[in-house]
Amino acid sequence: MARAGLDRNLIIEKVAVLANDVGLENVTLKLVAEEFGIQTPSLYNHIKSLDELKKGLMLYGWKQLEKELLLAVAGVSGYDAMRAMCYAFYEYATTNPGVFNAMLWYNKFQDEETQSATKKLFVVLFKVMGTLNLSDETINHLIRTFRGFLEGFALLVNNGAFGNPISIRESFELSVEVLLNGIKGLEVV
Amino acid sequence: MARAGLDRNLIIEKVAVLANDVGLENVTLKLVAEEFGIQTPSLYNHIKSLDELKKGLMLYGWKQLEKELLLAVAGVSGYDAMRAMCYAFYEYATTNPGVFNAMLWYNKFQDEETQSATKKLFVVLFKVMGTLNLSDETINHLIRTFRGFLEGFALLVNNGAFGNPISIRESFELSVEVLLNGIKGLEVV
DNA sequence: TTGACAAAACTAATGCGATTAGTTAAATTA
DNA sequence: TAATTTAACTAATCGCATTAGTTTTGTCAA
Repeated sequence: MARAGLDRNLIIEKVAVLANDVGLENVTLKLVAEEFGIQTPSLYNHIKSLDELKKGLMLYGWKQLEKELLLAVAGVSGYDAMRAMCYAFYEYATTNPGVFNAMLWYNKFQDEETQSATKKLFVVLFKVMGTLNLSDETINHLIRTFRGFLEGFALLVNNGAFGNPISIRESFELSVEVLLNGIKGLEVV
Repeated sequence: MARAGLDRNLIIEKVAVLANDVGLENVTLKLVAEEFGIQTPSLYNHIKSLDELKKGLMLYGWKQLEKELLLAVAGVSGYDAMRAMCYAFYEYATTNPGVFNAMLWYNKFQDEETQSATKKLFVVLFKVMGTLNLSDETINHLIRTFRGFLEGFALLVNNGAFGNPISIRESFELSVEVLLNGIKGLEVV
């Protein structure tokens, strides 16, 4: 009955690993508890429920991704920065499929916690796109364009939904160029 | 104990309605059985499992969507046809959130049944894009671009993930134009 | 240093939905 | 009309989440 030195954060980190490993839908409290060598109900000293835990995983993911994106745009601007962000997103989403899944699933626009978690992300996005010659409203629309494409594409990749044998990487790169190219037509100049 | 005159198809149609209504994750066999006024285990005379039932829903959805898309491109060609398909997809996905959810989640490229269900869809897509001046390989990449964007955008809409008050419809329309515009730069001419 | 209190394990028990087993009634068909 | 198949039913099991109530471990103040 020695204490495991647990902590909500440690649990979430473990869940992240498990989710990436066995898939988010296969993460059970039983499995998590086993990983820590404790009994399932003991987890309730640190979390409210499985669902709340997965929501925590979502926030954890967005925070991590935010860091990656910030790193990606450091020292770059304009279209290069956009491209860099897209690639960083793709990289994160496909190497962390379980976490990304949680990010998608619990991606409802709801409480303050969720909002504040993604707020910084939007600020950065806005800043990067601000260097292009676009109206604020257009930028807001385009952020949605990219969210849609990036999240959708990564979801398809992670699900193994692309049967065609041609390179997925190339598809992604071409897609990004198509989007960036398409934006150029919107610039006010 | 009068028979309900059930049938796998009837069940799937009911599940489609329920999924759109209460959300795919809240569709239980118990609920389905109640809707038909029978006991839960009786469903097993028609289905293998809940999971298999949801997979059936996925196929049902792709078949329906295929019909919608075919309808949408009738009599149109080129970029107009692309646009029409995008709009039809958006319309279907957002008015049938539960079914669309099943389509997304079970969208793995796996058995023959799944493949054959979406094969026609690809043929149409290919045909439509074939009227543009693009290489076959490019077309294959672009199909992925659109799948990514369309599925991702619809998912975000259905999840209520867009917090910004600006019009979602406008965002979608602008996004489609951006994509179509971006493609123009790829044409061989 | 020790005793009280809070935190974090534990065991036992409940509940709910999926699924299986075995039974019976309704349709169909020979 | 009897035999067979199909589709209900009831009873029972299983797994996992969650709750209740108990015990142990740490921590901290006297």
